[in-house]
Amino acid sequence: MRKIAESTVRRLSLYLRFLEDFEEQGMETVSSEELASRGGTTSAQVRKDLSFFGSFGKRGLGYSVAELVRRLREILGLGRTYRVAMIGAGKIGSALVQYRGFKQRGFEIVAIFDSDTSKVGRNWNGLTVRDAKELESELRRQSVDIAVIVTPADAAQAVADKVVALGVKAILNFAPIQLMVPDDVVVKTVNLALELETLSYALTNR
Amino acid sequence: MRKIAESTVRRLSLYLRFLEDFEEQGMETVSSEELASRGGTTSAQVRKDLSFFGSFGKRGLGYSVAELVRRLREILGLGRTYRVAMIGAGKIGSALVQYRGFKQRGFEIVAIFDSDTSKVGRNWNGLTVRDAKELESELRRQSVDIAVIVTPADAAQAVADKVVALGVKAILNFAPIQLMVPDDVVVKTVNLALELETLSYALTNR
DNA sequence: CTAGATTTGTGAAATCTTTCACAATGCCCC
DNA sequence: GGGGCATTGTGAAAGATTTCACAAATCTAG
Repeated sequence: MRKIAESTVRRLSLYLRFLEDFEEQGMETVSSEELASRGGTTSAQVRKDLSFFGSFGKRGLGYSVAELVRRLREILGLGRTYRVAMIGAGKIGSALVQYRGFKQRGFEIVAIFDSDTSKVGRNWNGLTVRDAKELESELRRQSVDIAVIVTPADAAQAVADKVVALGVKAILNFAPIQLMVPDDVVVKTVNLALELETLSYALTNR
Repeated sequence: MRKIAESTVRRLSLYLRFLEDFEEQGMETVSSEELASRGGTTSAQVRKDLSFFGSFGKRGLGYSVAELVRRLREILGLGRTYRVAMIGAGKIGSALVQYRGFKQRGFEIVAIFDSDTSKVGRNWNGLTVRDAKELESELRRQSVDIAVIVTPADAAQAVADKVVALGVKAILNFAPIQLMVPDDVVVKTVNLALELETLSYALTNR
C-alpha cells in the first residue's frame, strides 16, 4: 500500500469520531463539506484523504454515514481487539486504566506491571498489579499487541527494549523521552512538556 | 516574525531537553550532528530549525551548550512563569497536578475547579479544589495564561467558551473533542483515542 | 426525458517542509 | 602565520502535503 501521511491517518480518525456522532443523530448521508467544517479542515482535504483508500461517496449525494463508518473502521484496523499491557502503575497509568475510550475502541488492558512492591498485588479495575519482574514471563505466556509505557523517564528505555525483545510491535509512550526502537516497531509518544512549550511559544510569538 | 512550522517548534523543544542533559553531563559544546542523532533527525534539519531564529553556532566548533539552552528558552518563551487553571479534578487532572514537569518549566497551577461537589474543598497538592461555579469570579480576581481542560467531552466546549470569554488565550485540552475557539486563541488537544488509532493503523498496514 | 442543482474524485498547481551540498568560517598545530 | 580539519549557515533541489478547479456522476423536478 502506498505510504499514507500520518496527518491523513489522524484526520481519518477524527472523521470517524464525527461520523459516529452523525450516525447517532440519525443522519444517513453526509457531505465532505459537513465533515470538513466539523473538523476544521476543507472539503477537498476530506475527499483527498478518503481517495487514498478508494471512492466511497456518491456524486451529487455525499457519503453514506453507515458505510463510511464501516470503511474507516476497517482502514484504521479497528475491526479487531488489541491486547494492551501497561507498564507503570502510577497516577497516569491509573487514569488510563479508567479511561473508557480504551475498551470502547477495542483496546483491552490485559496486564499491569510496576516495580514498586507496595503497589504489586493491588486490584485495579479488575486487574491485579503485577511485579515488573514478571513482565518477561507474563508476555511469554500471553502475547500483547501494544505496550503502554507510563514509567519514569529513566526506566522507559529499558522497558522498551524488553518489550521489543519480547515481540511487541507498538508502543504508546508517556515517558518524557525519545525512545529508540527498531524500524519495525511503532512508537507514539505523548509528551506533555512538548505541548506546554508549543503553547508557550505561541503565546510569546503573537 | 516569519511563520514557523509547528514541527519546527516541537523539535526545538526536544533539542532543549537534550541540551539540558548535555549541560548536566558537563559538555560545553555540541554539534548539530550530536543533537540530531539524539533526536532521530538530521544535522541539516537541526541547523535549518535554528537558522530561522539566528545563527548561534561557531563553524568548525559547534554550539555552546549553555548559550543554546539560553537562546532556546528565550525563543520558546520559557523565561517567565505561566499561570495555569485546571478545570476538572478527575483522574487525569490529578495526575497532571502531580506532574513535576509543570512547575519545573515555569507552569504554575494556581486554581483547580470541578463541578462535582463531593470533590470541592479537597486539598490537592496544596490547592483547594473549587466549585466550577466560581470559575468566572476567580478568573476575574486573578488572571491566568493557560486553561487546562480535563472535563468530560460534553462539558469541554462550554468550559472553553467561558475561559475564552474571560480572556484566556491558550488552552491545553484533554477532552476527546475538537474545540471551537476564535483565531487568536491557541488550543493543543491531547487525544488518546487518536494516538491509539494511529497505532492500530500502523499495526494493520505493515 | 431533459435541465438544473449538487457533490464527488482527481489531476495539476501551489505551498510547505526536508534534504542536499558547498562556500564560509574558525580552531588547532606546526 | 598558513595548511588542514571540522562544522556551520544557507540557497537551491527534492519531496510531501494541501488547495484548486473542473469533468463526471447522480438526484430532483417538471
